[in-house]
Amino acid sequence: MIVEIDVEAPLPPYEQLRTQIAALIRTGELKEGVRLPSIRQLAGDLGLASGTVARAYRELESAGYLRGRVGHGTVVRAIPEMTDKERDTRLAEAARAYATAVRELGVDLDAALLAARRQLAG
Amino acid sequence: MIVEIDVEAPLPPYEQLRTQIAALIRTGELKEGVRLPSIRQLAGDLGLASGTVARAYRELESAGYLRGRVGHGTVVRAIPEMTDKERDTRLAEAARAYATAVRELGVDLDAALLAARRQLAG
DNA sequence: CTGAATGTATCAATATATTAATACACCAGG
DNA sequence: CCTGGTGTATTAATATATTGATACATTCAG
Repeated sequence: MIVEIDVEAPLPPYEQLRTQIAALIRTGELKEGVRLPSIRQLAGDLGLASGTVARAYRELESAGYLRGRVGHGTVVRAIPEMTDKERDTRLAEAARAYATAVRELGVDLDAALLAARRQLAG
Repeated sequence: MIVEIDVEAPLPPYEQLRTQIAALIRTGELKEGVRLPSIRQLAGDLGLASGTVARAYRELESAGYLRGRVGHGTVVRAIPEMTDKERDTRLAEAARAYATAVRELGVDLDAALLAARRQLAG
């Protein structure tokens, strides 16, 4: 599994890990049923404490991405379902944050949409 | 001046204050030359400590929105100039953050752009 | 049955962010 | 001159987030 942790980054390691694993599952690079490295294994590889990796796994399990069982290890589940309502809510939140940043920069609508399109495409 | 501080919000008070004042200046509700309430005055009104308001003012001064002088008070400056390069960089950053959130939600391009347009328009 | 490997849970330690308090230096007005 | 109001700077206190360490319970392999 390809994950990179940058301890200098503004995001804490457990959050970087969570995001990256979620992305790997979303994109299909990690398919349902695949077993992830054990907590201690991954912690050792990345130079993190077990608790840090455990936290990332735990949150991913709460979100439905993973399923961990004692003795078995941690396995990828199907990409979690999300109600339309929840997705809309979270999308609106993200869009609102983007809009706030755009306004503070004094960028006009078209430029803002173009920038978003570029990032979404790439 | 109309500002609202919600101590329950995830953003700390000094950041809420900074953002709101910046927005007021951006939108022209606070024009160049207008004198803001004194630090102690505003802190008293909002129920915050002087240091908290001072921090918001200080950061706004660094960004070029305000100009504070001892004895005079704090006054609105012109909307700060920003190089095209810097604006592009920060816009790209914001767009990238939005794109990351969108991908994690599994939303397609058109829906994401529509959501952004809605928030930017409103 | 035994042991090693697994995820889980809990707590202490640390770092960071944020706030609050205090003292300081400066300016305007009377 | 001097008093009250101003922003500035520094420091301590607090809260929060994050990590690290440890003990625990379960599972599988042999």
